[in-house]
Amino acid sequence: MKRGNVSNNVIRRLPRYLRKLDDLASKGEERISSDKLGRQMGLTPSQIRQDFSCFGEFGQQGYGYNVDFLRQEIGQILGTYRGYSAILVGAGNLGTALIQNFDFIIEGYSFLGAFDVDPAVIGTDVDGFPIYDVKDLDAFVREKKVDIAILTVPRGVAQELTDALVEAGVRAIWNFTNTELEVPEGGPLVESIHFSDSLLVLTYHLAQADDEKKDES
Amino acid sequence: MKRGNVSNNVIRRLPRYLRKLDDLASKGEERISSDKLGRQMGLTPSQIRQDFSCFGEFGQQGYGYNVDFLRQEIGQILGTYRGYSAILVGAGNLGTALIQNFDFIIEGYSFLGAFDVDPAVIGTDVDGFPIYDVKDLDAFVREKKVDIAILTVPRGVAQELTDALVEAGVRAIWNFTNTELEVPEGGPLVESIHFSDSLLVLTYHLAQADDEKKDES
DNA sequence: TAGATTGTTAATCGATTAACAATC
DNA sequence: TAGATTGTTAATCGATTAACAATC
Repeated sequence: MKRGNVSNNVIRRLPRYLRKLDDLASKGEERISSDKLGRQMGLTPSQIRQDFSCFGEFGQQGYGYNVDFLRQEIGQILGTYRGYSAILVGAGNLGTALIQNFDFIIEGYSFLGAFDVDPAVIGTDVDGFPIYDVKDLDAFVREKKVDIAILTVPRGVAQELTDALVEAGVRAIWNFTNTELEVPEGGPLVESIHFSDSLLVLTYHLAQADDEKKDES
Repeated sequence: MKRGNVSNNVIRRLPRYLRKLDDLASKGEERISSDKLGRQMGLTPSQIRQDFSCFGEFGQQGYGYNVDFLRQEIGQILGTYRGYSAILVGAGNLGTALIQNFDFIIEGYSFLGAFDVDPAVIGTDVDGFPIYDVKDLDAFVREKKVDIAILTVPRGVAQELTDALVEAGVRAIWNFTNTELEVPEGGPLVESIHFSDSLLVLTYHLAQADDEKKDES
């Protein structure tokens, strides 16, 4: 697969394409042109063709793109179905919600279990996945060569747990702690979901709308 | 406050600035230059000064920026402390986790309660916030003029509830359903948190690293 | 075949970076 | 005052859009 140095903007659009294609497939659509896809997604046909061309040639002149084929290709690019292994660190409300909402098996990941400090939950399970003692985290990550750690601990201990995960050699951290984690050069990849950032962007637009209205009057 | 047409990129950086400034303030830092701030955040000093200059003049030559002042200004811009009202629709695991993790009062929002269909939870409360019957959603939103609806329902009913919220006149939807919601022209603002998009970006980078390693051998 | 639509090259637009006069 | 650092204008860089030959 071609994969020249692709810009971040392109990478962040790929999952959207995948979701849209899933949607089209579920509606029984067989083919789609960049023009139609663009109109449905609010992108220009040019941009769509440029984006895809970073990775190969998936279409056919005069026809467009085969939905199923394109879907598989983008799935490939994004690395779904590679069976990356994941654990969850911090089995609180949010962690539990994530386990229950994500069907990690269907999504093509191999979910190995959760870790926590609370003796009350250690030894129990969530949706059939075991909750281990965080004391065993280091040994577990090393032994199983865990790819992804989902970090859902309180902010106060986020960096501490990050350091432990770095030390144990995890490859990626999916960060829900609403803090900026520090990892050393060459350390794991970090992808963060900052809930509050998202809410503030929303509020920004509300505030702007209110200010504009006020200016008029 | 100046607020010329500001690019999306700038808007999405504002919450990061706010978080960083909170951090600096909590460490007792009094002043910061665009140069230092840039090094700490991985941005160029130029970009930082350009970003701020979209909204006004917050610094002082030869000194830099006063941390507390800048923090307040950016908070203003983002509309914190305007007391926007919010409700939660779908009091399942994720919804409950959000209520418990976000301190909506401290964050400057006025959180009014949650709505659900499940008779087992209707009438109970989460962290002291009431859970109402979703049947009363429309009347409640109209009467209280709710600003923000946090949507944490299963995907299957996401659009249906969105339609109801649009009808009731909500101003913004904070969408956790992992689907693309359709709202009419002039309808509410939608800001989505797509968990799976974020995870796929992570996986993309893992897959790329693996492919590169394979190419070498 | 004729029409549709791709992949790609060139043109445009916007965002980031650099430079510098103003000034604290 | 001299040094530091801003806010802003100009230059550069990259991303998006337009155009079009290739071809299914």
